Amino acid sequence: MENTAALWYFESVNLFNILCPHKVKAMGDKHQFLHVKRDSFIYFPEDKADHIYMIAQGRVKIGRYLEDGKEVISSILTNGEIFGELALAGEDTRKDFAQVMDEDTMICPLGIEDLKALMYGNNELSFKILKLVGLRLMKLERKLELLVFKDARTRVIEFLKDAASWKGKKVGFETMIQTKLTHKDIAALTGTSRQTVTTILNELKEKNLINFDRKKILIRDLAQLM
Amino acid sequence: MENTAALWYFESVNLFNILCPHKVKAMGDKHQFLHVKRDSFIYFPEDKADHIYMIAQGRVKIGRYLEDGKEVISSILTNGEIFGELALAGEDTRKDFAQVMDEDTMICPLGIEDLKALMYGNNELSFKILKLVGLRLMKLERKLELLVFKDARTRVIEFLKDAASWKGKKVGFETMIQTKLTHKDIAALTGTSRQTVTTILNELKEKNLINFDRKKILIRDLAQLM
DNA sequence: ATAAGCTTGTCATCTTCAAGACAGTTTAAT
DNA sequence: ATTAAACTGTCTTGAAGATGACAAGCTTAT
Repeated sequence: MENTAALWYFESVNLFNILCPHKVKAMGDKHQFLHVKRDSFIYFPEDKADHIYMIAQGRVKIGRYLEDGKEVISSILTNGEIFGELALAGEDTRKDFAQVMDEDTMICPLGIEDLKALMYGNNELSFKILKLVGLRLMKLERKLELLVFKDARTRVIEFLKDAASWKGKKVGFETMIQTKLTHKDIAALTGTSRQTVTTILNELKEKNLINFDRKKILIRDLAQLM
Repeated sequence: MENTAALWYFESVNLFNILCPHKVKAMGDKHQFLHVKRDSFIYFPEDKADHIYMIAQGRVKIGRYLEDGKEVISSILTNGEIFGELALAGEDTRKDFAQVMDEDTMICPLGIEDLKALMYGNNELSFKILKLVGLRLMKLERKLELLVFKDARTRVIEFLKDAASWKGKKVGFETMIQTKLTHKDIAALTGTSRQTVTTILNELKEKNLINFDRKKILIRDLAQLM
């Protein structure tokens, strides 16, 4: 399980290296970095899906809004990761939004047509992209199982484990997750309510399985956490 | 919404035509049709993922088992549809199972290596496969939203609409869904309990929005159903 | 420095559904 | 044709968790 996340992470970095316009001479002058302000959107639902994006720096939130206005976060991506890849797989208009979370975020956009042209002469790239989409599919399948069939507590714990294996820094047995996610964010990621997240997190703190404040979450012992 | 399902359906048929060994000379003698008995499994979780499969005839159920033994059906596929495609996108061992539902089901297996070789020289095919995986991803995203944020009634109704747009035969305003799915199957597809499905279906029958027996479901008016 | 606006912590309440039980019905198997 | 197995219909109970309310704690902008 934790492997999935890690694997996924490395995969995308890998792709970034292949794709970064700096290294693809073919794209030459088309190369650009977008500097995007915090909270601004890269794309909205219904926008034309004609680019994919790589994150050079910062965090981007991918999600959607339900009819009742509630926000659902499907993932939060950082340096080296890629989003908007469905444009390549036949999505014509966006179904989700991409919103920048940090100041000083830098995004590297790639036109679909350019990319398709690149893929045309480059089987390795084509397979990487297929793999990328495939991995997203597998991750989503796992998430579905988690969200639909596990209780709120398990979902929050799985979220913590995921975040740990992906962003966490080990310090002995402890794992430190530097994060500015609010309980509301975690709720939107785990499909629960804000209050429930608060309660569960405090219950875990009570049991000394984790500790946290507004800036970070510290997991006492990943193996013990459940 | 209904479009998604329909689009998906046609896409796969399309791919089938490209891939059917009958038409791909390159695969020549490797061509074969498997005749599979009802209820037997094409693959299990943990099996090596080294083939993808096309359904020539019959129905195949894709799903997984939860720890508590409960079965979750992620989809039910029929003629012309493809499954096991994640093998191509980097899945090494299966996470789900594929089980044949009908007598006289015919499956057309394709080795991953053969297929990769085919893709190597065929950009159109590569894109189609990418599109296939991409569409699955989009479908799954929709399903996630449905399962996690909608109540049981909505989920069952959406299931009916999906089934209607995909397998239904129009007769005037009415749509007939010929299906041998039990309430338990529908429950496993919609992530709810068998009893709840029975109750909801009967409530809809009560309101004359649908009618059903063990062989079929008749939707009075798709547009009215909600 | 201070107010406005998020964020967190806790309650009490209310709704939705899962789960078990059991009778009646249909299907399949010998 | 008969019996077992699987499916359907209904009811009851219980638990999980959403939601709203409100107080207190932080952050940020001016």
